Amino acid sequence: MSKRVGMDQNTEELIRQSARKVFSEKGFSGARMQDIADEAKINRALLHYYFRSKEKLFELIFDEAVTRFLGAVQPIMFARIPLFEKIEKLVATEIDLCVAEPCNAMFILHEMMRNPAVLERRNIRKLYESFLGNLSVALTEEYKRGSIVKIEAESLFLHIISLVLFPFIGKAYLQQAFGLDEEGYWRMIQKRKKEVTRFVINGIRILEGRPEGVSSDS
Amino acid sequence: MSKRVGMDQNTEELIRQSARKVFSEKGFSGARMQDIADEAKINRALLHYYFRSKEKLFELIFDEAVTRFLGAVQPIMFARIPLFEKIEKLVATEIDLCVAEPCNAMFILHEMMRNPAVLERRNIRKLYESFLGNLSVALTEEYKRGSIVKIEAESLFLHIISLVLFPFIGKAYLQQAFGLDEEGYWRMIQKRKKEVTRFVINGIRILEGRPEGVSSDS
DNA sequence: GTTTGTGTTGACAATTTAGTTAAACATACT
DNA sequence: AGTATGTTTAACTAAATTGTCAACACAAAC
Repeated sequence: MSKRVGMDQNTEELIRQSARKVFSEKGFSGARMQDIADEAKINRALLHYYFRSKEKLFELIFDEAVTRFLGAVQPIMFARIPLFEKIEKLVATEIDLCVAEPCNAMFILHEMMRNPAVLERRNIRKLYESFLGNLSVALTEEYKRGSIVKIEAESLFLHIISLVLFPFIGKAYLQQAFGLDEEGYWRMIQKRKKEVTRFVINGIRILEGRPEGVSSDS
Repeated sequence: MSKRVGMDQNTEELIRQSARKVFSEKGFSGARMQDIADEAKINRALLHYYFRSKEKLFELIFDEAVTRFLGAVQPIMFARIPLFEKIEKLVATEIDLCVAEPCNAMFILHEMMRNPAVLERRNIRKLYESFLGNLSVALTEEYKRGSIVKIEAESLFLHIISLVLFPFIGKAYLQQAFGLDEEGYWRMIQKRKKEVTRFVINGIRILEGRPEGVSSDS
């Protein structure tokens, strides 16, 4: 029929992978079509044969990146499991995701800063409304049981993704500031799975029958 | 003598400001010399008259950005004040800094990811050694008094800058995910000064005479 | 008033880059 | 063998972008 013609396996996927690497490392403006072609070890003309233009290819890669990110988070945010377990899973899963593709977080956020409209067609808002509504229910539940302080779902979620994503976004900076080589950096990241989980839970939990730790008026 | 010749006031500073804005918003690759010239309402040739090339101008702006950032943090990290007060001041100061120049954090980190060598000549490592050594002393002190859990200076510092900087780096994403307009976003940021401070302190503090909240083996 | 030095400008050159096209070749399927 | 699709090579266009240069403007010095 149509597919399965070229000599080796799927070229389209090969290009996708190369584009993913180059775009996420250099950003849209910094990436050259030639870089992507080199990475895939093909020529530039073939890029345009498969994906009409740089913009089209970029949008595809960007969309994929967002999808993979949300796809990993979604099942956890919707799972009906205890709050602390949910936090732990969220932290571990997001860290694993970033370990697999270290530049993805920076890529998504930098491109969104460049042009916020790049994500507008996806109604991410609706999705996050579910995420946060869901989380909010769990939080009020735990609050009423007296096991955690009063905290908004938005705040907690933002705390978590800040703690998880920032070390990847600031990788180069942290390596120099903390004097870490590649191995030391990745060891720190792995350590952070437990560390962040503990830190977050400690930050919101109330120990047995005690009123919340710090005065909580705003 | 040499200065004070042109009709209106200092052009060099005007260019600096324009370059700062354009570079920090679009990054090195995304910024065009024409954009900077437009922003300053001058001719492109004049840019090259004052600053030889795009690279030279960029390095200057980048260095300025890092300097301003570290310059604000330094006095707090070296101040001999109680730990919790230091944390509060650090959070508030960094947030104020980011409010004044919202794209700076993203700018610095993105450019460092693009080319880590951009910061190598500055020995930022030495500075952070002082920062962290200093903080470490304060932490062991408080730990021995039984008021906080055992935590490494690197971990705490990373927690704090993650919580503070990420919301600025992820501004565009957060606005869409949380459904915030400009005003709502900035209100959230202001709220975070107290919120992050409380969250961090809560995350490391031990309430009167109690063993640490969560099992702390790694 | 002329000269001089610096700030400023417009036009120009050189390079880079995205994207196109045409021709040739390769390989799988019929 | 013949056809359709994938792939390479090469040249090319058009636009964008950095950097340079000679001329101009104008205030201060002579």
